Amino acid sequence: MFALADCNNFFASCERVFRPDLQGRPVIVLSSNDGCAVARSNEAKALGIKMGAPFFKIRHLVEAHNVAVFSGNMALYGDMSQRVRWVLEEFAPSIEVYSIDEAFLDLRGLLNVDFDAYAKAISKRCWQLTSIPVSVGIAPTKTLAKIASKLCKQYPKLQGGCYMHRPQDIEKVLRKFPIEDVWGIGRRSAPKLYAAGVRTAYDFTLLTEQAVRAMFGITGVRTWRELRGEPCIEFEDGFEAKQSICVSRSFSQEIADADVLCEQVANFAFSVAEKLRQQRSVACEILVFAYTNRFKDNAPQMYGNKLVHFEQPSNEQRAIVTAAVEAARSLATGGYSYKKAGVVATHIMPVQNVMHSLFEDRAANEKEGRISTAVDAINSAFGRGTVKLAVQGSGKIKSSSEKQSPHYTTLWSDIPTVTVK
DNA sequence: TCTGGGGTCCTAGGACCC
DNA sequence: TCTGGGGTCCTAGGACCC
Repeated sequence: MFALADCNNFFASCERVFRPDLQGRPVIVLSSNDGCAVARSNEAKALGIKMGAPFFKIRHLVEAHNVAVFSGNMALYGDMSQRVRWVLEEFAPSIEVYSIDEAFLDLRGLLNVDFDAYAKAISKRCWQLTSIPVSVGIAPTKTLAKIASKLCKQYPKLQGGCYMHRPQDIEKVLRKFPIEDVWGIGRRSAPKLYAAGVRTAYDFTLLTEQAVRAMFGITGVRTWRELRGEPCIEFEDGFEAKQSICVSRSFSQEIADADVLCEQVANFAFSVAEKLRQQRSVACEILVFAYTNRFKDNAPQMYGNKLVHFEQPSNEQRAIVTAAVEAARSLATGGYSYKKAGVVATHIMPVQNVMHSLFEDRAANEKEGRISTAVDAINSAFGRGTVKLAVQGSGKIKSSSEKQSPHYTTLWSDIPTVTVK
């Protein structure tokens, strides 16, 4: 058996942990620049606020129904996520962290367990220790476990835990489960399925394997098998180094000035380098891109991008930031106003796999490495941005996030200034 | 006025190998 | 006159996830 533990309305629930007065009141959390609603409490969902709805389009609902609105506070959500994971680790020999608010538990090898009670116990324990409501589904495959956890949200009577294993019970659930809500069936596939007369997950299981294969390829077949109770999506525990690392942002105002754009891109590149070092990887290439505002029909549109290949794969901020800034400067020459930009590191490999050049200056590279290590240590102890490169600027252009809650659990990052001599 | 930020996997086609 | 048969690797684009 596999369990899926899914935190309900995660970001909104995190805000409520430290604001118990918000129980029962609609709560939403906004994306960067306070652009869209990316999390909604049940009360907010009931008001008809959709996932991803632009804030300016729902402002009337917010005002009419006294909705509590928060800017995203990723420091808080990341920390709460870790606390939930610590609880989950008590319940299974290994867990797979699937996203910030979801984890699979590998229950294979647990014998003589009442899994229904087990699911409810996991949920209860998470609530006791973190005050985050968690839905736990247990089933023979990961796809079915996802469905079981969704049932918990629909039926409070399940008390946060649902064990689904008998074929007749699974069939009963699948007959009522909309096909577009199945894990792995996306928006693009739903119309094709409707055309084939498939409305529910159960209808889908009745198709032949050949038909599924022809319509959706091997990934579709895997979902089809999983729904029929045959596990075929691997359980992936342990740490996997990312194959690409992207840092990008929309700007609160459009940027036409090359120096300002370069400053922003320098900050993105610095973060990319930090993330590379965290997973002990280097990148052979970075892609720098900048978009104009795609919602402005009357302005010329541009998707500028520049790929930079490194002679020597790197994870050091000076090399990566320098290359990124140079690329950004070339993008800024077209006279466009940019709304969004980013830096993507690709062709990533472990540090120890790097082939060194005969002609490189090893001593200089090692010194650079020591600088990076020291910068990481200082920024980790005193908060992001304590030490940075001059080209990153003083942060005059800020993303707007006026309604952010305090960093309740990671207060070091609220320390205003630290002078390091 | 105002519209998020990350990732993964699969597939088809081309380049290239012997 | 007659021009094989099997591979691998890489890339771009699309679909999916949260």
